[in-house]
Amino acid sequence: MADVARLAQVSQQTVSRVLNDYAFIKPDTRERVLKAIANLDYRPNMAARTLATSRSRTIGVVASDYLSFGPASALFGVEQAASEEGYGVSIVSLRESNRLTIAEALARLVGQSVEGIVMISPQDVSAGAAFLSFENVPVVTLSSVDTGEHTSIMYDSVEGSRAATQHLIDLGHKWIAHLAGPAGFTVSESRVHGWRKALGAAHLVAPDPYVCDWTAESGYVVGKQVLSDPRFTAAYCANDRIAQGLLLALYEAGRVVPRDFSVVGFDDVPEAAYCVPPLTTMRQDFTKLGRRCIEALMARLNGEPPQEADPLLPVLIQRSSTAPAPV
Amino acid sequence: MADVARLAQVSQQTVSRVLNDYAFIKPDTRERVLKAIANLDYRPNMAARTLATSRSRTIGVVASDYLSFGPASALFGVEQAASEEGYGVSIVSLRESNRLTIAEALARLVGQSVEGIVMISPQDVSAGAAFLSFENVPVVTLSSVDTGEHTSIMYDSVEGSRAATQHLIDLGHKWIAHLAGPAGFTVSESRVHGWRKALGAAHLVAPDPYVCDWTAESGYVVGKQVLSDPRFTAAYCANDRIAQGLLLALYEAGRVVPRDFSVVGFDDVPEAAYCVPPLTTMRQDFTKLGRRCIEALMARLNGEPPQEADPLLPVLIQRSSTAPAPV
DNA sequence: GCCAGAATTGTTTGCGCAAACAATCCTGTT
DNA sequence: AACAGGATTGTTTGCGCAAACAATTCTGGC
Repeated sequence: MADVARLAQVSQQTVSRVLNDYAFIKPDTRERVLKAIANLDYRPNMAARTLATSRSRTIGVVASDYLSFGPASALFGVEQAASEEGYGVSIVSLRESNRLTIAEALARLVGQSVEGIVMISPQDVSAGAAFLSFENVPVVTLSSVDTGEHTSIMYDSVEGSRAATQHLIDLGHKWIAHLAGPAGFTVSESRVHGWRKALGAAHLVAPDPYVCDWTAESGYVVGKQVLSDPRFTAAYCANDRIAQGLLLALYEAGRVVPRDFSVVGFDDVPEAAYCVPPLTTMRQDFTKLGRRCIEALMARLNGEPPQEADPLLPVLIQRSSTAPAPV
Repeated sequence: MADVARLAQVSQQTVSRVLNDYAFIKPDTRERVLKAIANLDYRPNMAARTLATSRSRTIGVVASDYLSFGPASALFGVEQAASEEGYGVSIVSLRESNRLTIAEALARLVGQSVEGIVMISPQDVSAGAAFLSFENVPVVTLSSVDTGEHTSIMYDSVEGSRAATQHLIDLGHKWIAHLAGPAGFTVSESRVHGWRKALGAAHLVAPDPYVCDWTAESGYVVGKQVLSDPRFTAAYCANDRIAQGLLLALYEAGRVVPRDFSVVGFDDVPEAAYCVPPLTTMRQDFTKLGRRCIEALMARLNGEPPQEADPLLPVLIQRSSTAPAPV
């Protein structure tokens, strides 16, 4: 920077001002400085800037152990939005999620003096650990747990779930199984809740949900149990991967979808449209979700208090895995 | 840090030494310092450390526009390995990949004074742009382009592709289509090459490959064209998502897999095992790939010259989408 | 032509840390 | 008992930048 100043025949501080878009610089001077910068291929040193301003212009992301489509897309959205705001993104991933690992991850990010943190780790424990929220670093989570301590960005799982189930009810299904997400995720509970809500409103019986773990494998294994109960003519799955596993179980059992059995998923991952048969599902835009996280974080960085964002609504995408109930 | 020093009754430099595991510290002193650190909940300021040492202990990652399973897993592996080496990870994503956006992304990372860069963007143009390799920051790429300027980590696509095709040949298939990846990816070419190689060795005709774009959609659309040629009894797809699209096209055409038609994919994404029917494919471990990137980067940071790593070999995973050719 | 106030540039200082050098304190040895 | 050489700690300095304050130059209005 000193070299640039010398070449442009100004003080080092003026160079700094040009770099920071200070308003009162003579156009002539600015140009000289810019030319000098270009000539010397000068690049400002972020570390020094951070040290001097105590603003790192970096936000941290905690990613869960498995970067599936949703989290990965959210990460993408976070990075895009952050970079538009002039922020860099530092990422820490979790092998497993418990209070200790999460606290450690947060500590590492705070150690890098990030200005804010986004947790793309949907486990409840993440939201809990976010309480640890160090040193006034605001935390935004994708989890649906509302603690008041940090902002939470999410889709409305209860309503999405209700709508998915209602779609099956509208098709005349009376016995609708739910292949649920695992314990430890509020979103699992929300989806169970929405399913029960729709069933209750239609005066249908809500059997015990079948608990899966978000994977296609669990959807397949648990799906076989579901199919052993002949009363079910439809199932609503907590995500598309579970649904895909169920589709395979149905195929192997010789049950034709949607003639004999209807399936609804959740998320609308890119593969959903190319399942056999293409999957009816509730679409969520994870990239937008990631962007919202940054919006919320920016608001917090501007001193606004944590506030509830209106949840987004998943959209029903009808494909050919659902049809009227067999008579 | 000064506060810690005062509380522990030592100089600030001694605190610094404790923090940096300097060898000659009296155990007693070290303990006093550590206690003071704990009491004050002191956290070192990375920016200051970076400024003083001109080592950021950060590596940068350039991620391509779509974080599908492979890149996401690789990112995960990179982060894990980097954190084990005591490095943080900064990420920049690309909306689209061309020389300009890539140069920009690299510049942003260099601006954050990362010590090394991993490009998880498989386009050829990435490898090309890596030439821009600023200021002695070593670059490692996942692309298979070998430039000598930077290290490239990859699976052996040619051999994997050959093995996949050979599997179909062994099953007695004579007309084997290839649903290829798009132009601009060396890996696309490698897979075409391996497919041709196997076909040539078996004295079979290699028709023109059908070009897709890695998506299930393209596999579906292009798949219909493939199926319009009745000679084909099998297809080798450049990735699992293309294969999944093809499976849907086969289903809709009433062709039963694997009785009428065999399909092989590439990657072994988690969904592959739960396609209808489960997909035979070539498994790659992307997480390991990511780890290798960091290994290579660490070697470079230790002053070793860029060197060719021996490529990893994808493993054939046989499932039920392949069977002997119909007679 | 003179002045208030704005525009423009310069000077000094400190952010938090580790490198370089210096000083002191040990230990076993002769 | 005096000393070499290692062990242990302290002091000074600068990394590259922006904040705070100071100085100078310009502008329009009278």
